[in-house]
Amino acid sequence: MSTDSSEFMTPMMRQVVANFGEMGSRWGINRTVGQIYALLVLSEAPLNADQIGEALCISRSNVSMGLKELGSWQLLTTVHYPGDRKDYFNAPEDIWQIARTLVAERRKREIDPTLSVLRDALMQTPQDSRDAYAQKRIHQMHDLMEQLTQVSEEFNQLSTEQLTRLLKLGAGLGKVLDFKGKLTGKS
Amino acid sequence: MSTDSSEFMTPMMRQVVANFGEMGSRWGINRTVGQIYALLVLSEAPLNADQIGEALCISRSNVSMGLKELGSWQLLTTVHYPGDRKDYFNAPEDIWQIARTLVAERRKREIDPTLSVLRDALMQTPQDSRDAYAQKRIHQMHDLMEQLTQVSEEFNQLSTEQLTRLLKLGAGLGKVLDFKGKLTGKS
DNA sequence: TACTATTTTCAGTAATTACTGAAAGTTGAG
DNA sequence: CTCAACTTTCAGTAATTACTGAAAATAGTA
Repeated sequence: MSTDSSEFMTPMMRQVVANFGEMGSRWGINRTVGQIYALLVLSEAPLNADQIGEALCISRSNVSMGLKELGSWQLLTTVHYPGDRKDYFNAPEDIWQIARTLVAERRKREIDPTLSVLRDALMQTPQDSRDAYAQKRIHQMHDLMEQLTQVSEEFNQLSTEQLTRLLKLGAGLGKVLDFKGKLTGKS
Repeated sequence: MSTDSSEFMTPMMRQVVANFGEMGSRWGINRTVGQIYALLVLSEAPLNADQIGEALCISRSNVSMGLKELGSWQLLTTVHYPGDRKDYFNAPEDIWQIARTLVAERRKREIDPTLSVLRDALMQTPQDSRDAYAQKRIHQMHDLMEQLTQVSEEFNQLSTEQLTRLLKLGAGLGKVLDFKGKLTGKS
């Protein structure tokens, strides 16, 4: 048993892992979970729970909870080695696939329920002028969220190759838009 | 002084405000700040800090901190009424402008610093094979984030009208992409 | 079947984050 | 300048969230 954790992380990895922990916590993901995932993304070989705990200096049970969370987000792959009963984890190779999964899960968990609350509010009969105005705003928010949702669905259906191409358009997006608007002649 | 807070919120508003508080906390924004902002979005008339506190049953100082936070995100407008020294707050009328501001601020605060950490790591000379692999992954993450950043910049430069048009394309995004790919003949 | 390696759960505790009231700060009017 | 109206700050406290170790559960092996 080694007392340091340099067996699994180089200084460079450490910096990036720390940053992703920080970043996660700003986006409502607990720090440890962010660090575990960064570690798995950066490690070529799959790691088992003990190795993750040692690398990040966290308890075995904390690792277990973190992995459970990441698993529920569909962000892990697991492998097994003959003669070793431990589970070994890593992140998918395709980084864009990871992004797609994240977008899809967050939508399912956070956007969809909110859309449902907004729709409920829109079904109600306004009781007074405050409700009337509120409904106007709720309608705007609902449309905004639904449209962004549709775009994210599109996004998630593009292949990684298509996506790369789309994003390379870069500064041309506005132009493509104008062009397409004229082309179809719609609205 | 009224003991209930129904002066500023109808039951319908209450539901939506509560939901945005919840939602905020899942995205790393404190519940109260989310609620304050939802209240301001749904209220036609600008509200002062006392009114906000009464509506949400929170202390005056908590309102002050929440407004400070929202102000730092550029999400508020303020007005004053003659003979009244209080500040009155509300949210911009254009809901898409609010979304643009949110995207721009989050990028500035959270994405850009991470990109900078990733770039630092890429500048370093890999110490061993783990570093070599880690750099490969860091490179992928860097490119992904930079490309998404560019798209968000594009997004933020479109007018609300253009944006609406773009999002109405809906299921046509993939097709526009293929078309444009052939049109320009590039890459 | 019993045995052991491994993972998960969970009650208690630690750490973090949010909130409050009191005090200090700011600003405009007279 | 002084006063009053209003806002902000901040130290202390409350509430929430994260983490741990021990115990329970699970699953492979013989």
